[in-house]
Amino acid sequence: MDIEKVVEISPHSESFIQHFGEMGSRWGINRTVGQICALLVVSEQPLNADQIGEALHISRSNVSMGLKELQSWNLLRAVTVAGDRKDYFTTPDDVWEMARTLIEERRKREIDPTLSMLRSVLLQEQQSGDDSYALQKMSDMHDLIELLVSWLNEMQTLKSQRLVKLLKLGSGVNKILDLTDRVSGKS
Amino acid sequence: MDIEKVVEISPHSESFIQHFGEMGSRWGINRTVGQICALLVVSEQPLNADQIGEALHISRSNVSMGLKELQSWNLLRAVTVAGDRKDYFTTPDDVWEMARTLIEERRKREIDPTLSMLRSVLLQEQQSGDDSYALQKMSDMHDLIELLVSWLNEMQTLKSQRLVKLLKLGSGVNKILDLTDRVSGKS
DNA sequence: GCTAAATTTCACATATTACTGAAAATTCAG
DNA sequence: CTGAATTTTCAGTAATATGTGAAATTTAGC
Repeated sequence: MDIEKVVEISPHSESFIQHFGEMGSRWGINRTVGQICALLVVSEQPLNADQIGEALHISRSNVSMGLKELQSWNLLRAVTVAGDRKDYFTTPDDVWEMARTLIEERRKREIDPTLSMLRSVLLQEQQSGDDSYALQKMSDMHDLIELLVSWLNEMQTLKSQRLVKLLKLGSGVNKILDLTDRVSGKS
Repeated sequence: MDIEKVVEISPHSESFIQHFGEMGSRWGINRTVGQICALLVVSEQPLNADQIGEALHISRSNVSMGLKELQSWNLLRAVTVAGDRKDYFTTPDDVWEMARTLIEERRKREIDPTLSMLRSVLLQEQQSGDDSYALQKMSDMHDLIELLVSWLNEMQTLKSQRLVKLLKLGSGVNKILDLTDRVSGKS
């Protein structure tokens, strides 16, 4: 299989890929990684590294590094094609699965370390009472983050369909909360 | 008032500030901005720009730019001190208020632009049917993001206490969902 | 209005991050 | 095994982002 199939990108897909590149920095990934990811999302067929590089006009080595990065985000599926030694890649079909993975990975990178730091600071005996204000703030923040994280984890266990239903309910849940309040006699 | 009160930073606060600096890049802000924010959070008294610069060993101009950036995140409260022309700054007392603001601002910067892009791409007449796969993916993604955003917005309207209660309920909400399913006769 | 304190701006310097090509390492059919 | 195809690594370079001091601008008491 010497002749490489050239990847065609429609104008719509082009906008999509371009946008992911530009947003990359805001999302904590770089332009190239964002573009590779976007390309794989909108490509029906899995692509090999050469095709990706050609489509995005980036070097082969850059593709390699980008794929490695995406792999670390658990966003890649590798596919082997019969009679071809090259590796082919794609992203999960289900956008909800991707969103789930993305949220989990961002939690690991952006929230968990802070939670650890707060735990370790708060765990130390606070012999000096002179920074009690600061410690109180850290304690508040710790509780907030812990609550958010445990909630996120619980949501992660739900099936996509379930999650969608819950999200669609939105603040409708609030009414149910009203109900439980009234039953249990709280404010 | 010529004599500036030197800002004392406890070892605990030091760790906290340092951590926010290091995490800054992952959070889409830079080191300095992260440190300034952390410093203001753990400082009981509002601080002026000179005090901030001295405490963090950064130049006065860098403080100015950092404060401007924090302002754009709606995370600053300016305080005027009687008999002092300098501006004093602090962050909101309530960590929940800060979290709310942070989530809203990140949504504006990281999600809204993508939603707009997807809308505009999907809105264009799709004369060529050859990229129907890509368009379907973009449509899926659009619906997902729209659902997430509208849910986030609804959550933003809840009072902190309410929100905490809901988060604590966690997947307990799921049971309520079960109930509504059974009543309406769905799966 | 004038002036001195305070703040902001900005051109330049520094530091960090991203990209490339060449070389090394790995993989696999025969 | 061998060696060609494929992938990865990495040192050097290019591009971006961050930080600084000096100058310009704004502010507020007089």
